[in-house]
Amino acid sequence: MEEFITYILQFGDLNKQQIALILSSISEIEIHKDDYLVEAGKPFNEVVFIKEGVLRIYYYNRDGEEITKYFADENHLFKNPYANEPLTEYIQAITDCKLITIAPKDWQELSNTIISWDAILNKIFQKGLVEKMDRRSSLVSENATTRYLTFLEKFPNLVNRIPLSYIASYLGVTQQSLSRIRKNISE
Amino acid sequence: MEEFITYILQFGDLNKQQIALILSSISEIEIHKDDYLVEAGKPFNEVVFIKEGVLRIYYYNRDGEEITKYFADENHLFKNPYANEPLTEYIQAITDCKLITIAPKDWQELSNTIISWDAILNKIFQKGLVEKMDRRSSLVSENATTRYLTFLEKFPNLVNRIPLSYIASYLGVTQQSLSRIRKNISE
DNA sequence: ATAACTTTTTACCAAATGGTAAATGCTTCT
DNA sequence: AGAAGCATTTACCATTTGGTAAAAAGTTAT
Repeated sequence: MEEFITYILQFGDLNKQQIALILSSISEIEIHKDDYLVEAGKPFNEVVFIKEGVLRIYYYNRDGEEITKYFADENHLFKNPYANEPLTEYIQAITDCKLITIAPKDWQELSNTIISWDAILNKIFQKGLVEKMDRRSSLVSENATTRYLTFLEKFPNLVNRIPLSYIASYLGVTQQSLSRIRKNISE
Repeated sequence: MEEFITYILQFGDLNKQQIALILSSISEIEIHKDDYLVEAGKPFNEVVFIKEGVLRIYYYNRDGEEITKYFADENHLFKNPYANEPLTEYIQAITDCKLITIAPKDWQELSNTIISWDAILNKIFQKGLVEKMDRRSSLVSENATTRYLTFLEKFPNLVNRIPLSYIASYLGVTQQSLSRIRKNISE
């Protein structure tokens, strides 16, 4: 069965008819490493599920530095948090990705047809947000070494798949500091 | 009109009958500076609206340090992000507070009776989460001085109402550093 | 294989932040 | 007013992190 359905079923029940409707409403796209799923300033109203690959969400701060806000890997569902407003961040594939997308009008139809749709999906989005919040939050109060170790725990299969500069930008340290930290740890 | 209703009406429409039902479902409580609304390990299934005052949400990290995760002031609605699980954080009043609470069974009734209730309230919770995430997130990539200045912008009327130690713990710096920063800024 | 290019590491020094401890300032209670 | 208790500031030094630049390692194209 489609991974997306398996994922949703973790959060609520659906009957066969409902599942069929969902499957007929989704489309699958592939994007390549370094391509953008969306760029800041553009509308983004699809809902996206990551079947395979890793995306990063980043923005530029006042000094023009890239700030990686979070990584999203397999089995994550996300959408524009400010619905109907243009995105303020860049969403980039950092590995080749297979994504499932649901267009706004299909989403609307699912919402109208499947009684529990909104309840289930809201649960998923809220859980995702709380998790992102907690991960990001814990970075504030830790030193750089601890942050890197935590990153390795939370994203165990990312460190060898993506450039270190992205990790440094996620952790809020310079690439040089991260390199030094990696050296210290390996000793 | 009750502040709570005014707040909700920003996010969706309600008729007089619905408003009356809501008003009959809420209760108001007062808690004093330094008292706890909830402590870690206890259940917390009420939904709470802050009518007056400031709460802080904090936890202890591995080293036993208090980490203030965020401040919640007037006109904020919040609930346990992990519904039905015991809270992992402490919620403390840092000024005298007037709070509105809705008990789980009343919430359920509102949800069953008012068609748009879940949609409106989910919108509010998601917006709140995204905002907290963004605030917390921006702390990671900034130096301590910038973080403090941002704090002053985001919470303009907090700095004189609460102990600096809480602010330091929110910003992820020691109290001594914060004191030094405040001195530099004032010069 | 070589050259060109990008990523990562290293080095050096400056700046920022932390840790310990003491001094000062501010409240509260009697 | 004075004492006790807490909050905040200051000082000193150690440690961590940043900034600039160069070297080394890894990748890609020809």
